Amino acid sequence: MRDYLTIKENWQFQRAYKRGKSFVSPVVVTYIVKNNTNNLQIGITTSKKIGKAVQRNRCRRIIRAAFYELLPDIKNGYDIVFVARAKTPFVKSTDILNAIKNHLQQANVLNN
RNA sequence: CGAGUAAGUCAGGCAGUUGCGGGUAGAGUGUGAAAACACCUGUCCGAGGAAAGUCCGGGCUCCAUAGAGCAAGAAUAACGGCUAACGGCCGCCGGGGGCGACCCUAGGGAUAGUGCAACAGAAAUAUACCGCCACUUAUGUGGUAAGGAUGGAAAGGCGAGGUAAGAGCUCACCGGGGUUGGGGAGACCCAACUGCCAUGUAAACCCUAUUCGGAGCAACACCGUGGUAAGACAUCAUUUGCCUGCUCGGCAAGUCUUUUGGAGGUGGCGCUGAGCUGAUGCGGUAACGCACAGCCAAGAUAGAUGACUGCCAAAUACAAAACCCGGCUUAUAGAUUUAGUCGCACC
RNA sequence: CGAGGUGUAGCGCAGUUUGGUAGCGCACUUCGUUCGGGACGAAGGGGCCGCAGGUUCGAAUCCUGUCACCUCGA
Repeated sequence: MRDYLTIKENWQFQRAYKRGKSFVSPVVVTYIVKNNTNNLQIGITTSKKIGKAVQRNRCRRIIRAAFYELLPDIKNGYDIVFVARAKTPFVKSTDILNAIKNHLQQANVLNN
């Protein structure tokens, strides 16, 4: 497993929302921004609109599971923020995987 | 067979691939003076009956307090028990509902005082509108609560006697208060006597009895960067940082101790604890208690259980620990166990 | 973890303290006015007072529980 960092501070999320490129699908929204370091930083957002704790935890897990599939191919030097939507807790991780893969290919952050 | 009542149990399982958090072992690898940290390999464990809402009660920690009491405020309210404690639980009494199994019940005090009772009604705690009776007669005076009418409520209810007409005025039954006796641990129940002192509301103020010091793990304890203040030593050199990846060179910065301060981190934190399990034994109607046997079983810090495949008829409910316990309340697909009740049919 | 507030007509709000009639503005319907519309005038409809129990003769109001939303503090 490759190393990556998690985004914890609010200003990092705000920078991704304001300056990053956004890619939208019915199950997930992706924001990508360069961070001027050699690290890969990941953040997952699940708001109260999604549901209660069980639904929010499930969103985080299936987004993380889909992200682990793509982790070896992602270039360094980016902040990536995934935002769950209302339909996210009811779909499978393979749907998330297809959506995220499509987003990252559009942003040109995959190696191949 | 149908309907209904009460008390419980489970909360998908198995197999495979891959992945996450923690403990532990290693003679393994790397960094390091060491302690230790990271990785790797093996092995063990890894969300709930409500973890939820945060409505009560405690443990624990700090603050206050010699010890205790008063006032204020809040909570509770038949009686007996259980419990560390409780506003919880069990039993039981009274009241209410159901044909029944059974269910519901904030259930102290209205002769301590104050307040309120719209509309209707003659009159609402007080009364004579109609009516009835007596006396007197344009008329009025007195007696009367049986009847009419209003209302949630009109000076116990109903029947008989009695009376001028009436009235617990008298009597039987029912209801209530008081006294005496009996039963019960008690709430209370039963019987006899006594002739009725008088609406409701205290989830209105209030009175009585009992209980409560305050705050909360972001508590609290420890380590501690930069900065601040004081003292000692030094003003060369060394060291550190920058230009600059290296050497030369240049530039900049004093160091240590104590105090204050509190970015961040560690503990608190899962550890033997009001612990968990028991088709075990004893006591108790029960809640529960005692004994015995076995077990140690999540502990994260943006927050760990996911993904994919196959089989089981179906996998589809509500919902995720965050210092820890005991309750309460609310949400909940489906499956299943036990014990009563009523109705119909048959023997 | 702690503290507080709000749910009333399609929308925005009174009324709750001190229990008996549910009201105001905009919007809606009809009529009048105008050549027509707007404005104006007149009349009218629309409410289980968030939900469920209880106290009371009687509850939007009092009490208990519960649901949803909002705000604040550490």
